[in-house]
Amino acid sequence: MHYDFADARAASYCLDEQVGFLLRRASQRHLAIFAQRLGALTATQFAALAKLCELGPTSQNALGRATAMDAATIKGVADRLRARGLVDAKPDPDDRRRHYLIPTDEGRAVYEKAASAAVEISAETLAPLSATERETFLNLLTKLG
Amino acid sequence: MHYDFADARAASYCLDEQVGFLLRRASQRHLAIFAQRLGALTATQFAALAKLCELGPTSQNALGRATAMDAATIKGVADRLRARGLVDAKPDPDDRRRHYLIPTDEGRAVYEKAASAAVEISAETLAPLSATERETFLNLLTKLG
DNA sequence: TCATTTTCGTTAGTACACAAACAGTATTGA
DNA sequence: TCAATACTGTTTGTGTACTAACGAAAATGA
Repeated sequence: MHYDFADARAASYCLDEQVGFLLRRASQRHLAIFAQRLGALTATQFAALAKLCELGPTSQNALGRATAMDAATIKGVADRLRARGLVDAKPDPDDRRRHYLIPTDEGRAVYEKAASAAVEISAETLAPLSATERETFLNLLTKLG
Repeated sequence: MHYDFADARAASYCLDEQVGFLLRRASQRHLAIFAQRLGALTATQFAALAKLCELGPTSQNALGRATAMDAATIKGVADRLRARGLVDAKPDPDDRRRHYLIPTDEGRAVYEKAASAAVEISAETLAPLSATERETFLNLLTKLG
């Protein structure tokens, strides 16, 4: 694929208008809102816990794929969730390499309590947009995944 | 501020539809495109170098503010750019705490060469959208900064 | 059956990103 | 003038995120 723009070679490269920069800034703001409202769990940890509660027993790598984290990343996240007692690991009888991750009772309780806060966090992140704009934005953002 | 949603407490929290998750996925894809096209520099390093070339001599913290990086982050980025000989540091005669960052000749050359690639990277990131959608998306994304 | 390939989890290394604390310097306001 | 305040750069610690490599185990195909 080749992208030909009339001003591609011009000296006027404006960082503040580039997608990458804007995505980084929007993520920063979202994570700040998340940390302020839900100090106990990071956004990534909550994502893994939420997916695990939704899916039920899941292998570590499979949970990583479901939450868009690679094997190395999900390992660290799962380790920290296990260290907090929110997630348990049980060996898979069918595959000796694998062990299932399972939310503990406390993990489920934390998730249930945090879920409504998470919805508010999403709303606050999108607060600068009108209802119509929100829908449009999420629709377009989904296409960039 | 309080956000009241009819389904805020419902059990149906869908991770894959949350802004934060979508932002993370879009950033991941963008960074993958960036690394593939511009392996020599990270997106963050390029952002700092580009801003520095645009602004001219700038203190480290000021460059951090201009690129949305906190003091600890910009320090590491500046260190790595200096280690590569793309950026120089000179003491500020008016303020003994401060030293100016300045792009080297090589730094400017690298920036000039990378700038057109960076524009293509932005275009490829936005490729799933039509021209109209791109404009709308960037407009809305800017509001979330 | 047996070799190739894939998958699972793990480790090491690099690079952002933020919080918290620090000393040194500059600015301010009384 | 002098004390309070703010800003400079720095370090430490934690947490994401990716690459590359690894051994063990499983699935595949000839």
